[in-house]
Amino acid sequence: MIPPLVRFRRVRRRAVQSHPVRSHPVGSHPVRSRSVRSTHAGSRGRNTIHIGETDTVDDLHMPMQITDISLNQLRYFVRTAELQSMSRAAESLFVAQSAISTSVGNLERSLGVQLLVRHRSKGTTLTREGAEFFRRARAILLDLEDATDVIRPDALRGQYVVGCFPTLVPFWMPSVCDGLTIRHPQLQARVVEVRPHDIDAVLHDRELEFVLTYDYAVPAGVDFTPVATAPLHAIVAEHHPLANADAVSLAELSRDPFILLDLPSTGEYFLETLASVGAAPAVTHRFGNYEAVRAMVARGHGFSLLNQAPQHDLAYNGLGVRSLELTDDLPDLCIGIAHLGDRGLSRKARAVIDECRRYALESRATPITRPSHSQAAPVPVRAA
Amino acid sequence: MIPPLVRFRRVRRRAVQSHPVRSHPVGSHPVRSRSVRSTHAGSRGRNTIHIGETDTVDDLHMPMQITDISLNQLRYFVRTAELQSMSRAAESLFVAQSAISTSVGNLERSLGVQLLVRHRSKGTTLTREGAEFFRRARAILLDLEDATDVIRPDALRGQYVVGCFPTLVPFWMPSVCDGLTIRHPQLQARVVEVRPHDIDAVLHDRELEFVLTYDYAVPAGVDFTPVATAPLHAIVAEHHPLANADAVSLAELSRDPFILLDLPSTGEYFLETLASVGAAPAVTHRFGNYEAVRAMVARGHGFSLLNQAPQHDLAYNGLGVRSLELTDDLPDLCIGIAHLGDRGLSRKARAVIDECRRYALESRATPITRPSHSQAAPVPVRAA
DNA sequence: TAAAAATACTCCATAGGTATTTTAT
DNA sequence: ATAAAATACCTATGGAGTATTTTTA
Repeated sequence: MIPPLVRFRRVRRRAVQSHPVRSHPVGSHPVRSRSVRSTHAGSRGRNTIHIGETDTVDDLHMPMQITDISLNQLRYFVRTAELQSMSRAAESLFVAQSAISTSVGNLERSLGVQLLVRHRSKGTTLTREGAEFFRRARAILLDLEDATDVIRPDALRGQYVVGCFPTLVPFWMPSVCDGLTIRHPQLQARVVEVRPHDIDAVLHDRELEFVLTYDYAVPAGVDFTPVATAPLHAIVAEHHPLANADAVSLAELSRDPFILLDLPSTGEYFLETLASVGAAPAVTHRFGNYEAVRAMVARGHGFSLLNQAPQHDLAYNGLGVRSLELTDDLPDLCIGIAHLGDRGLSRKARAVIDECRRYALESRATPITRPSHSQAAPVPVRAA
Repeated sequence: MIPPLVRFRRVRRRAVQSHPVRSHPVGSHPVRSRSVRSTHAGSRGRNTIHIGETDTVDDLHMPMQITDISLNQLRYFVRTAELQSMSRAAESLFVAQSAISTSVGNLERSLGVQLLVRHRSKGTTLTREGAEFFRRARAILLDLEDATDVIRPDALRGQYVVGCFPTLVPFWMPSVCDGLTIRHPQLQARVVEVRPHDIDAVLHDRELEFVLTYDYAVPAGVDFTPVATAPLHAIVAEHHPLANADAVSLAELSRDPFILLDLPSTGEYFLETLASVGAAPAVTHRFGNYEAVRAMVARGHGFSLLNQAPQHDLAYNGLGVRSLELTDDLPDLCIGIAHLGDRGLSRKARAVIDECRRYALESRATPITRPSHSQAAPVPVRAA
């Protein structure tokens, strides 16, 4: 363990009487020090090597760097970068546009680096340095928010953006958001659909902390924590000869045409599954839309394979479908949390994931029981 | 990719005319909003589920949380926690004690959590929540500092604390600090000795980012990036019969008594090395001090084994010693950087490590040539 | 009693407001 | 011509100062 602290001692400089004249170039802002104790400014008390237990290092300048940056500057800059416009950032933050302009300007002056390129009437874009600083500043603001969340005993507040595989959204997210509303009434959750192709990017850019997704969509290098398995099942029209069978085989079904739910990587999965048991039905229709598939099946045009099912059997056209278990021995799809392991998840993230687990328990999905993701954090249920 | 942004819209509340009266309890600070645009406060626009590409979510409260915390509050709190005293923190930061007191008090009020326990005349200690917040707040401040370091093109400034294995300090650190002074005149480096036992703690508490150390001292779960190998060699008095031999075997030497440099885990290493070649010299003296060993050897009391050597052959007593290569086939000791892999190293850390590499090149140590640490991270070796 | 934290109150630096000007598209 | 950013100027908040009080070892 290191002695209590660094205890650097700064060489004080008399506060430059700040006339409205801005006499100093970037980097030599008058230091906010008022009292003066020692005046000798040892001309080179540079890298003091300090060994052992004594803990006082004298004659070191500038105890804490960059005292002239504020959290608001970071917020304003981050929002401007996100919206690519100071005016929109101002609107979104409910401050005057001039506040953003001067604030970001001051930030750039403090840093000595241009962060934004101003295209006068076409918003702003980030410079190279700006993009780097943007990522870090956003991370800092989020870290701060999580720091407060974690030590506060009560319910969560603020906003949170949840990433979710598109087809899972209508099944999982209403329940998840509902649970959040009950347990954290002050928390505003927003769900964005994340396609498999984008998972890697949104996680690495730290746009999202995690994405609820199927395991097969998890890119290499991304951690995956399973939450539930989604049993693959077939649907047929309610008047289909097999409609009242409890379970069928893919081989039997495959005499009929196949209506494919054709979404990125989902489509391939269904076809591969059929191929794996030697079934080769005629693929007569392909839809990127779940309800389109159900309606087509309900009209009696064939069967389909799905791994999410609503709690009723009606297609949009009012016709009925039947879900059938499969007798084939197929690996279930796994649904879970794709996330980067290097940084811990925020308390908000853990709260959302807890809701996902809760949904897994109450839904048809088969929950994967594991030590709760929010280990010691007891979920304080504060009834609204 | 997610649409430009969240664009939450806050329900504005008229700024409470803040008379000096503190009329509001914790948590309902008057919001710093002046202009009012929309007034209806949708009584429950709770968890808005938002799917797809459109990007405007209305009626969400509180666009960015905790607007009422400042970086200075974090700085003051962190320094107070480190020094366990508001007064000392005030002194160290060159502000009035009252500034610290009110600032920390406001921070606690904003958080609604007590961070510090005031023992009136005996400083402060952290509460449980305070300790958690302290770690995070310190990390945030360091992250911010690194964010500015990284985008600034110029030399580094500020302070940096370097952790180093005790016996390496006098060999490596003067050169490292000297190099830093040349390349980063504004950077104040401070070296602390870190004993093997403490490496794990200082890294995990994020007191230090890395420690320059021997590989054998690296605890499990800590990454290690080699920088140099330190060839084990023997020393004898300048009048020793073997003094002019170019190289000797441990067996030959072991007829003489052995003066052991006996430091935590270093001592065992020397003894194990002797045992590994079947040499069993009489251990007549043990010192925890490098120069004491040399002086004893210079007086002709026996030989010793070391793996760091100064550029001259004089012991403190003015007598000479001779370094001898060993003919035995022994594994060299590896010196390198112990660090946690989950978070990237700061620019300051990388600068210091570059200096370590530079020292390895110019010293007797055998540098391990790898792509510079400041670029693509070399593959860290995970200690067994 | 001494040392540290809290409090009272004063002051000014500055963030943020409004209004206006500048400048690319 | 328009939309966005910069600038000018003003106001008021709040952070930090000094001085004093409170409190516990």
